[in-house]
Amino acid sequence: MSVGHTGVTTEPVVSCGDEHEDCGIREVLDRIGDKWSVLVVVELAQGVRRFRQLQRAVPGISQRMLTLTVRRLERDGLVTRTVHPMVPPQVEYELTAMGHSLTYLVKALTDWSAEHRDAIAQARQEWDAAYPDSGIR
Amino acid sequence: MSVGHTGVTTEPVVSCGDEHEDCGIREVLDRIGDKWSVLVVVELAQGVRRFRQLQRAVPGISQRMLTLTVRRLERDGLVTRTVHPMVPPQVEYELTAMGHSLTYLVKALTDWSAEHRDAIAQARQEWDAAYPDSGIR
DNA sequence: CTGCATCCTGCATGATACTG
DNA sequence: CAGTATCATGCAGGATGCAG
Repeated sequence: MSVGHTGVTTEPVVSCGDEHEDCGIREVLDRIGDKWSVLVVVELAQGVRRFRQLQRAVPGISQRMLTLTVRRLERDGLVTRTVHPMVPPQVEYELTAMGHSLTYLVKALTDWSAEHRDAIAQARQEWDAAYPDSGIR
Repeated sequence: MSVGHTGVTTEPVVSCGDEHEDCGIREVLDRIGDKWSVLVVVELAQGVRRFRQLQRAVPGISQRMLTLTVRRLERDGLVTRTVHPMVPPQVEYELTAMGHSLTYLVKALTDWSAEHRDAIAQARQEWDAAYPDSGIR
């Protein structure tokens, strides 16, 4: 598509070297990189959960954010939402097969975290000691 | 707390079952969950990079955000920053051992992404078709 | 109980200009 | 080239009230 002639003709060859610019990392990160999705998935990994159960299980999440989070997960095919027509209403959320596969990724995350948490904490302490007023956090 | 008598007395047994409320997932996510860190790490996985190199390799990132990102990575002990006193200035960034270990996690991310990207896209299409005006995105 | 609508705020990010 | 400083802003997320 008419790359031009400014010398910017060289392809970036960016990223992990197997795909386009960002591999598709952004896709996953935009999924699970938000504040609550992973925590909800983790809870659902235990089994079927109702709305209130989820909210209680994920301390700090607001009704609004829980609704948004499960809706997005549902939209992405990671979670199913089952409405039982009764009063009071009962809605159950459950991981799909794809949702379950995500839990393995989450496992990798927690493993890495557990493994390096101390080292990171120490690195930070040292950095903060070296540059007390850096403004970085 | 007075759980009541509605049958919801079962303990949540929250999370991944090995730690407190959020396992520590938040820690990693707060690291790599931001918009640029992972992309920078991916690029640095290729080898030593200078500031401008990084900026060119990560299309769309601003000078400001690149600075912030590498500073944070440095603070966390994931990246080293080496200043070569010369003119024009030359600063090199390189992954630490811990930084390299992160790339394996990133690999898991990209793998999962590649594997489920299509399914997610399809699920979304179907969902959007079913609920055109949901407002969810 | 489940969920949507509304309002409000802070923070992450972006744009731009300036410095060594 | 490699930053720092400043200002602007969009959107994620929190709080609250109402509805089925």
